Formats: sequence, C-alpha cells, structure tokens
Amino acid sequence: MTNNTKDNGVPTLADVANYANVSTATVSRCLNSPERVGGNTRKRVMKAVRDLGYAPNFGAQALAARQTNTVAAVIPTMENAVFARGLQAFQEELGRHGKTLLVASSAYNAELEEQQVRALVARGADGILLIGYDRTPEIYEFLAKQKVPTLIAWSFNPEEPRPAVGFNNRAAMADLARQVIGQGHENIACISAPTASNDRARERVEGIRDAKAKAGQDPKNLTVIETPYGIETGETAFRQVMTNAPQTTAIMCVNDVLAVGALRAAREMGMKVPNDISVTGFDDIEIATLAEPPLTTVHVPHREMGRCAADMLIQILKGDLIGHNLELATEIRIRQSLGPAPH
Amino acid sequence: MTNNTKDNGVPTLADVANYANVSTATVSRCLNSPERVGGNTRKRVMKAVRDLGYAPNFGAQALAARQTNTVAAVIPTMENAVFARGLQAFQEELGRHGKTLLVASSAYNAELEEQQVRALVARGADGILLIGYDRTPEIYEFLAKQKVPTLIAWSFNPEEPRPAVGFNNRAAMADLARQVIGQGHENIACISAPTASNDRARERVEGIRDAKAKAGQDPKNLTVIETPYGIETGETAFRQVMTNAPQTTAIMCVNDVLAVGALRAAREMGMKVPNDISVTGFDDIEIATLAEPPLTTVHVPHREMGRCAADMLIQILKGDLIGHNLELATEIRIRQSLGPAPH
DNA sequence: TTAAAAAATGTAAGCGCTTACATTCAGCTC
DNA sequence: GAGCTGAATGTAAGCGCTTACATTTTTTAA
Repeated sequence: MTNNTKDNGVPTLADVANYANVSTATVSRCLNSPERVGGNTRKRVMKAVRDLGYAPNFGAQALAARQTNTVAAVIPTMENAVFARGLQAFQEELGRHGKTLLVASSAYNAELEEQQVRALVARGADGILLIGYDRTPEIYEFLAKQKVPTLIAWSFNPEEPRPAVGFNNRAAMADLARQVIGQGHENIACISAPTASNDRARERVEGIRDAKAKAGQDPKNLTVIETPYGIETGETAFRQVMTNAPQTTAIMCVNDVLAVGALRAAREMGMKVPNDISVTGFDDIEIATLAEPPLTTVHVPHREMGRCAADMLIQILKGDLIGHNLELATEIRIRQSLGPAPH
Repeated sequence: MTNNTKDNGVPTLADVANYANVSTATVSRCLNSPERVGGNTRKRVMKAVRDLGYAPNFGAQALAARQTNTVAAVIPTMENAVFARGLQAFQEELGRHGKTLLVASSAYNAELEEQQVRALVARGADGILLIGYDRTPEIYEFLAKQKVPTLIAWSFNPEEPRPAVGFNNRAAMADLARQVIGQGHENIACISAPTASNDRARERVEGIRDAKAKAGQDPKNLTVIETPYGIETGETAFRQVMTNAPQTTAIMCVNDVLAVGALRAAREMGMKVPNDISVTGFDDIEIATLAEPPLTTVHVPHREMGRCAADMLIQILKGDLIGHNLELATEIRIRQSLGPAPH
C-alpha cells in the first residue's frame, strides 16, 4: 500500500483515500454526495477525514468543479449599522446554504467600487451583491461579460430590469413627508447624502418633493444640503440649514446618523426638538431610539433584506428566478422628534 | 498552428499563448513578472490578452500558486459596532495590499465558530483573524495542521504564545474600576457577557476584582450578572442587579451596549444616573456619547486594531514576524454616567 | 573571434480535485 | 446457475495555471 503523501504537510484527498483504503473518487463522493456511497465505506472515510484533519483544497476544487461557492458583496461601509445588519443576515443565510462571503467596501466612491468589483470577480465570486442601481455602465458590462450574476439591494424600482431586492425609497420618504406636512410644516429642509451616484439618497429627496407637490406646496421650494455620512457632518449641515433658511421648521434627513447630528446641533444651538424644530431620520437603526428625543424615522427591514438577498442570489446562481424583483415594505415610526409646526 | 481552445467560451492562458505565438510560460510571466520578459514579446502578449479579453482562472491560479491572496475573519457579529469598525479597517488595509476578505460570524457560539473556521479554511483563506484567545484546542490544532497562519485580535496577553494584536482587557477594566472606587463606590455590580468562552469578558470582570483588592475591598464581594449581548438584555440584567443587590451604587458593564440597556432600565425605574447610581461601559462606540447621560467608558482603538491586524497578518503570511504580539493602549473616557457614591 | 555569462523563452511536470466511464459484485429472475 | 440489473467503487483524464529546469539567443569580455 503506497502512500501518495509527500509527507510535507496538509493532507490531500489522496491521503484520505489511502488511509481509508478507497479511491479518491469515493472520498470525493463521500464529501459531495454521501448518498452515493455505502454506509460502511462512508463511516470509514469520514473517520479518515477527521483523523487526518482533512479539508479540501479550494483551488483544486474550484478548478475542477468550475465554481467557488463564494458570493461577494460590495457595500459602502460596514461602519454604517444599516449595512452591517444587512450584511450580517446576508452572510448567515449564505452560510446556511454552504456559501461563503467575500466582502469589500467602496466608501461611497464609484471608482473604488469598480475596482472592488473587479477584484472580487477575479477572486472567483460566483455572484455578487451591490447596493443601489447607480454605477457606471462599465461595471455592468464587465459583470455581464464575465457572466457573474448580480443582485441589487437597498433599492427597488419596478422599471429597472435588473434583479433587485429593496424598497421604494421615494415612496417611503414621501410617506414620511406626508406626516411632516400633516403636522403643519411648510418650510421643510433636507439634509442628504451626496446624491450624485446614490440613487437611494436621490430618490428620498424626490420623495419629499412628491409629498410637497401632492399637498399643494411648491416642490422646488425645498432647501437641500448634501453632506457625507456622519454625525458631525449632520451637525454642520444643520447649522448651515439654519443659516441659509432660518424659517425652516422641519428637517428631514436621508438617514438616522445625519439626523442624530442634526439633533445634537439643535441642542447646542439651544433649539428645542420638536417644539422649535422637528427632525426626522431614515433607517430606524438603534441610535434612532437612543437619541434625545427619539427619532421619527422610516423603519427599513435591513435584516430581512439581507436574508432575502442571499436567497435570491442563490436562486439566480441555480439558474432559476432570472430577472426577478422583490419589494419589501417599510414603515413609518413616529417618535418625539416630530411635532407640530410652531407658529 | 493548432488551437487549444475548446471554443466554448472564456479564453485560457493557452489561447493567449497561441494567439501571441509564445509558450504559456511566457504569458504567465508577462502577467506576473513582466520584467522577466522581452519588450517586444511583452507587447505582443499584452495585445493578445486584450484582444481575447483574457482573465486568469482563479481556481487554477490558486491551485498552482498555492495561495489565494484571501484572508478570512471570524467575528462574533457584524452588528456589534465594535467589530464592524475593526473589520472595516481590516478590510481596507488588506485591500491596500491586494488581499480580499472572507467573512463569517460565530454569534458568540464556539461550535459555530469552529464550523466557520473550517469553512473558511476550506475556501482557501491564506490566513485567518480570530477574536480573543478562548476556543477549543481542536480549532487550534486544525489550524496548525492546515498551516493556516492565525492572528488573535481584541485580546492581548503577554503570556500567550500566539500572535495577537489587542489590549489588556483586565488592566483596562481595572483602571476604570479604580476611577469608580475613587468616587467612593463600595458596592459595585457587574453586568457581563457570558464568560464561559469569552476571555475578554472574563478578564474585564477580573479587572474589577483586581481594583477592588488593591483598594482594600473584598474582591469576592462583587455581584456579577451574565447575559447575552443586547440593549434589552442589559435592561433586564439591571433590574436583576437591583433585586439581588439593592445596595449597589455602581454598575460596571463589560460593553457599552449592555450599559445603555442599564441606563434605560434605570430611567424606567425612576433612578437618576449618576445621582442614585453610576453606570459605566466599555468600548466607547458611538452610542456611548449619545446615551443619556453620556457613558463613562473605556475607549478602545478598534480601527487601529483592525488596521494593525491586517498589517501583522500580512507580515506573517510573508514569513516574517512569527510569534509577534502587539499591545494597543486604551483610554478611560470619563463622562456623566459616573458620579460619586450616594450616602 | 569565441567562450562564457546573462537574458529570453520553451518544455512539461505537477497542483488536488471532480467526474465520465469502466469494473466489480450482490441480489434477482427464470 | 446463467444472465441481468443496479448499486458501489475504482480508474484516469482533465481543469488552467505556475515554475523548475532545459534550451536557445543575445550580450559581454578577453
């Protein structure tokens, strides 16, 4: 009984086969389709696997099987709790299906995103998850050429042909704006993330305009400040709003983090929320309930979205469900940061 | 001139070689160490690569080169901002060095962690980042057997031989406890995460005992409630403390999230912080400053830790820096949640 | 001019796994 | 008990790339 091991390290399939006295094919079958192997043999092989501490070589497996069982995700940043949550659920669900997650972040930068997408595809990702629709056609072309199934998350637009799982950012924000307007606010301002390559932010801002128009207000008459993500930037933006448009009585922010910044700036400026000014957020992450006062915001089912994204991507990889879209529902969460307009 | 292509799709190295009239070796060299190839040949090959739209096959590359340029991390959960931050920095730094990140989470569950480690190693991780020292010897043995370089983060213990980048959880918590004791507190309670397989939590609790002993208090006389991670669980734990040990005047939590829960419970019970009771946290994440009142806590340089972890792991992969440890400094952040003991 | 050294390129042997196809061997049927 | 069937297992051919080593070509030096 000869031994294939070069005795120099990690056990290979051949070592296991040898140890268990079977062929490599049998070991491979044991691992990949156990039902095709006899009970005794299977036990013997599994013991060998354990005894030797065998783990399949990824490269070899990928090469021979022509797939990596690896799925990639490019998100703006994990430091945004919204994506951390979604990604967590995404990974859990992938894990449940035997897939692993490759991650990279774009820092809300389109160019960086493109780089990351290329890198991840080069790393053999079988499929990829991207946030929002906005990106250069080059990336989409590259992905198509490489035949890498792609799923969009966090955005949902029935008119877009790409598979997506998300929610209607525009309608959700419009709903919230309706509430704000319902409280008598006419001078609304918006603190937004840069909208240039971020359809989510853009749609949310448009949602406010929609609601204004519907309520007979001039949709053009909306102060919008764009600023990067962060509590501090939210503070600065708030001050800017109060300087540029002191008549403002409600500030709608496109996410909770900016809103918390606004809240903080308001306090520092001695303004009472919601008596002097109302503030709203978007996402409903933990800090929304922790803030003083608690934030009125739009609740987004991030975890569910992550889970669904994983399921959909897996379906797509299997070849089913091509071009399917899934819209999730959001929900307005009214809390103390929204009050009637002062007069 | 024969052609190797099976004409069924993606071009291979052989196709490029063929097209450019050189050997596969030359093409490979062109791509991996261009300086070893003549100028003319190089140009011809690069043109072929472009003309054919060639991209290397990941599996084959990994198999032949015996490395994937992929690094894995298993963290408890990305929903904990602490790990999200660290991981983000970790990924950024890896990216800067051309490595990609494979992620999985253990949900603070040792068994799950073991599974994930195996899965990631099977996915070809060249190295792996793990949180804390505590885990079964099996995992360490497996990792050793598979020769996968491993780095521990978030813990630092000079007596442990494994490469690690972290901070002294025990000393940091002892420092904070000293501050608490300095405020006259004698009846301290601790809300901890389960310590069974979490050396970070265990060490932090011990840190409190150390400080008590040093201050002449009985280290045994410390109410400790263990509870899973979460704001709600922190609330429940707080109530439990006040039931079991109503004489308590300071509650030290092993992380900020539990502390925020405690704060909330205190408010619900009509207790003033810090007048009636003091509360402290650990980590100094965003919610620490957002809480009402802001939390006294231990600031941990999560991002720096993530960045350093990436650097160290890369060094280790290169073969340098075997068995090195790196200790980072923490810092006490005194805020309003800590006050003098009531009398 | 020519031998030796250096540079450029080619040859081909793997890397460890999957899988189509071949073989073996019970358990049946007649 | 011959012949057949199907389950269990084995054999071996790749998968596409890297790289040690061999070979050819160019440069250098005497």
